[in-house]
Amino acid sequence: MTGELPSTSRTFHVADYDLGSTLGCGQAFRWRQSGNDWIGVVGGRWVRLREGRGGIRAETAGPVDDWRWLADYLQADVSLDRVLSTFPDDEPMRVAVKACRGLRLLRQEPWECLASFILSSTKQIVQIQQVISLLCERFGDPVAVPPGHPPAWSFPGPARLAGAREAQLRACKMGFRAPYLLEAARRVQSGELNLDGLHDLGEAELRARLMTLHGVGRKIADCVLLFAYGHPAAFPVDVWVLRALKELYFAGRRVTPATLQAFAAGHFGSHAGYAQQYLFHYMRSRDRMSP
DNA sequence: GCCCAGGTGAAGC
DNA sequence: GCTTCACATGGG
Repeated sequence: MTGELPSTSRTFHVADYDLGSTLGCGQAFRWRQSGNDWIGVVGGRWVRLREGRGGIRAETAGPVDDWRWLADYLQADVSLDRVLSTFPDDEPMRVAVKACRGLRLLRQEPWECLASFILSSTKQIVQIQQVISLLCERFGDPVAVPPGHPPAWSFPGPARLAGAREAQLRACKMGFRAPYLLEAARRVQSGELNLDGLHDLGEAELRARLMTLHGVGRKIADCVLLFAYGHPAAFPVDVWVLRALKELYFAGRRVTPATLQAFAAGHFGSHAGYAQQYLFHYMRSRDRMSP
């Protein structure tokens, strides 16, 4: 890897990688589509992605000599076939996989992921995107963009947000979530909750640590476990997944959240989180197609 | 106007 | 224990 010439573009040779469903499925909130391109900010860098023959072509605004940060974010080394082979062999999963084959899970930076999902509760994905866009514009740092492109900002770190006033955060239209985000930023900034030091914790212990934050319950914690820390069995249950499980596996019966979590833990295998994301995306896309 | 959105915490039985 | 409700804000 060392010794390569710095470049502003790189192709990641991946198969079965659908950028649209991966970047638009509601696991990350900072990507916007422009024709065949997807433009976002990863690790403080402006990035443009496009599907091409042989893989995904990435461009940055300035030269890069080590692309591991982006390969890691995209999880370019993951074999989708291997993941899909762990799914249960049942009709709902076959249908869900068929609906969005090529959907991948990203590996996001923990603070951005945690903060984003604190802002996600009872909001639609488009609104979460709007709030986060405002937050970055007002509190993030400008990042370099290629000539002629609209400005872009980094995701504000905990130190920056810890110094904000609650009213300034509310002005980003996050409503009652503002004090939750502020408290999280302060506890991370103070070192009381060191997000970088949690990678070695087991699933249950990490979940418990995250849930000590106000505004972070089981669902949001599971999103962070899955999307930032790479715990493959974390299984976030939101309204869509609740609907999916009830309809597809419980014949519409009433079930408690605990029952669903227990079922999910036993039924969906070692990559239950991946299965969850396929169910989530399938339910949402199906809903959009039929009025 | 009404209901819902990648929920959570607190109050009420 | 479990059920109900408030919480901001915007879209359908």
